[in-house]
Amino acid sequence: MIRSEEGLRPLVAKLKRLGTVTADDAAAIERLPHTVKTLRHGDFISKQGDEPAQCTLVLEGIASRDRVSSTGARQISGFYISGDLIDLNAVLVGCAHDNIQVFGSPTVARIPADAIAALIAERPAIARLLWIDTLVDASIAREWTLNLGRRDARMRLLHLICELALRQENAGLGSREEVTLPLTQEQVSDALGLTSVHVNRTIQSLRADTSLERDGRTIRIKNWQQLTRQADFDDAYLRTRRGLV
Amino acid sequence: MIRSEEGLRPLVAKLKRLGTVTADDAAAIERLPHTVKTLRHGDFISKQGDEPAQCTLVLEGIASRDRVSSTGARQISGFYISGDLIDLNAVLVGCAHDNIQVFGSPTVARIPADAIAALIAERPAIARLLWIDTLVDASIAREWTLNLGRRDARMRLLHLICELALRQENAGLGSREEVTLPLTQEQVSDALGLTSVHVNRTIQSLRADTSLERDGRTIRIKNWQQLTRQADFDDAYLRTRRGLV
DNA sequence: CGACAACTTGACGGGCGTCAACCGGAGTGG
DNA sequence: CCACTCCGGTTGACGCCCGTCAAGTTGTCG
Repeated sequence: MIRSEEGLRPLVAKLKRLGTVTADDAAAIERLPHTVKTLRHGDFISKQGDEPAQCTLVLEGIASRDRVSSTGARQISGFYISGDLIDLNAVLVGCAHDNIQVFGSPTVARIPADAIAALIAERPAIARLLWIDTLVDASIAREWTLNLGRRDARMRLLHLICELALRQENAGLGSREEVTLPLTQEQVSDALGLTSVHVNRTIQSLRADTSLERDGRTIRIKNWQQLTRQADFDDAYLRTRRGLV
Repeated sequence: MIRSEEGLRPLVAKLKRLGTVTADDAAAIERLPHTVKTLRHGDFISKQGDEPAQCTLVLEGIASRDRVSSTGARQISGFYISGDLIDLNAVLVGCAHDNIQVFGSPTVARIPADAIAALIAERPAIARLLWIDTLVDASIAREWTLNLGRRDARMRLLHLICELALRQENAGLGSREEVTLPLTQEQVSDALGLTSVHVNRTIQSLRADTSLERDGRTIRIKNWQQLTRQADFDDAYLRTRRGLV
């Protein structure tokens, strides 16, 4: 599943899922200056308050976005996988409000912010698709709000599994039937607004569940329909119908 | 505080807070076709699954964005006040994933989506500022995940008060020292991921609080510094430094 | 084989939910 | 001018989900 030789193609693939990308625009994206890098578990891509001069595109593996409360509790507010472009804030706002941390040993591409700024300025069609991408990202954050505010531990966990399974499939990383998450239970708990102790107990309670199987850190989903029903998962917030243009 | 004669000026004012708006661009915005309307408490601007043909700009009053879980529990994921443009999704994605409901009797302007699409296509500077606005909106949603996931009822409530007080002040609706919310305790509870019973008790526990006073639905903030400390409120997620251009 | 991180388990407590009753003010209609 | 209604706020009793604390256990990597 190593695909670092693909350059920035995962970004093109993602934008194609959001709308039409001309061959010319695709070439312009792939031509962006960038450096490919393999990070180590726990590395930070950027930290709250940074003013990063570059954006980061996840090529393989997983990254998370989090904030920390005054009491020191961490809340993860989203995960990023292959094709996801992080820190567009760097281009438009110039300041990061979250920590971006990676898990496992992902490979990423770093792209100078001004190169992206130039791309946006010259190619409105790409700008539009990147904008749509940020809208989807916001939609995910709102779904997490619902997850944290109104669902119990079991549903939160199942919902997260559904989201990541489907996003991985959409990103061309295999089928939704099998997900492997390089996340510790503590990181899962930070995403779900729970403690790691309670996540552990919730995971164990899923043994009796007939819609999925767990084998270490890979989850085999045996009954997608049943799982989404249990998780109150409706994929509408992830997909987007094609725009008007 | 009635200002419906101002047309779309609140939107111009907001974009000016995010960056530079030329007089020409400002005029183009104010020239957008629109109809001003006063809504009634509880009206829906749009509902989940709609494909609205127009965007809505809040001129005065307040609107909320929510989703509903399979168990029927509502979670509000954000509030919108004067100057906030809702349903940009209609322009870019074509589909709403949330309900937008109003409280009190706000006045809004409805703008045809294709007029906004044309504006975006012709005026990249405005597009850029609207894009930044959606990034701030996303940042707020992420702050809410931290609020729901990692703060207790008291802090959640104080944090919401801080956010709305500051946003009202930023929007030119008076000082942060005094906020009037046309929200019932049930609506507050839907925003905080709590029950209205518990919100009621939490509000009462604030009587002993020295940093604010309550008089019906208006809150007088006597000590902003102290309040923000108690609420773990850092306004960075609301403001944005000017972009690079 | 020692060190360290992640996972597991148990006991206990508290914050918040649930259920249910009651209060109080604003509107409405006779 | 007074009943009636209704919505929102208030209060109490009770219980559960989940947090906290603390002690293992497992696994992995040197």
